[in-house]
Amino acid sequence: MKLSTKGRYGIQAMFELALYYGEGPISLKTIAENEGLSEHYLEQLMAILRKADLVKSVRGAQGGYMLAAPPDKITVGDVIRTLEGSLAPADCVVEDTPFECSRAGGCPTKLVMERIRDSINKVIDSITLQDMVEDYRRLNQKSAFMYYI
Amino acid sequence: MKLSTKGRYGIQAMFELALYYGEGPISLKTIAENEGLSEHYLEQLMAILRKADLVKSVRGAQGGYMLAAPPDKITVGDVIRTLEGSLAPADCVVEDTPFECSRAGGCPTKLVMERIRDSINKVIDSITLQDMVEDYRRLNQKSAFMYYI
DNA sequence: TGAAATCCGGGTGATATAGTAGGAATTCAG
DNA sequence: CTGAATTCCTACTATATCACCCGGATTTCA
Repeated sequence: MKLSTKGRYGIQAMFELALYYGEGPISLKTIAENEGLSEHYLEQLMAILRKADLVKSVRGAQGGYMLAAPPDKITVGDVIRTLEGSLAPADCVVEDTPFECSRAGGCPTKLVMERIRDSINKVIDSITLQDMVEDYRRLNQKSAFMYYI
Repeated sequence: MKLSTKGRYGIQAMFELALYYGEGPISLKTIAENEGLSEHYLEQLMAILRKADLVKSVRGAQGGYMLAAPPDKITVGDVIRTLEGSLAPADCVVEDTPFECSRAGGCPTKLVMERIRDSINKVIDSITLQDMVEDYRRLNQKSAFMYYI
């Protein structure tokens, strides 16, 4: 039940873009260095996010990527689902195109899977990139304060 | 973020054992036929569940498996975690032995992962095998009723 | 005594993951 | 106007995991 690196790196990259929202395009080089990720691999993830209209790109020197909407309008769920597809724990409870098993009707395991799926969706849809930025500033503020003691 | 078949088949098998709890050992052949699973593969899963003291086995003819505790004392979480390990969506938030990344302290992505992990655990720890049996009987009763209309 | 089971270790083909490689196209700065 | 920076695009690949299967040893009941 691990998230693949697609989802995780995607969140990290989108968080970076949220941190610098409104300050022009940010290059993949910057993101990759800040988050310690492979630049080439990030490229592929950004292509997916761009096609899903979650980021905009600017080509050429001094180019880069920026969020396609304000950080409080993009949720972690938008990002993860774009990169990983449905977070349903089993094929029979994928939201739009479930793969029905033979006993789909009266299957108690399916009920379990639905409850897991729903709880994951509820969490990731409730967290925006803005929330992450605020968490980050709060965490950093706290550790800065610690140095004064 | 799919559950592997280990977790899913494990739940299905444990549900079967719960359904016949108190009626003596159930053979893998029966379980495999009822749930449409590979008998040989189930064998490996049951070995893991047996070592974790979730099931007891009886060898020889008329042997099989039975729950090691009443269905209301075994949760879906017990089964899934035994077969799949932690359900943490990233290594940095595995409960007992997290793999700390460099920025572990002030990482906003880690907070997201923790919230996903906790919501999954909350759901699976709240569902017992007994709950599944009751769901199953309710669902079956309903469809039997439907035929009368 | 033989059939029905569990137990056990190893093997295996297919698929997904997490990248790397190499270059084309675009755009800004000087 | 040239070169550096950067996105864009396609293809390739090593590794690991999954989801089993195989073959046989052992145990136990009828």
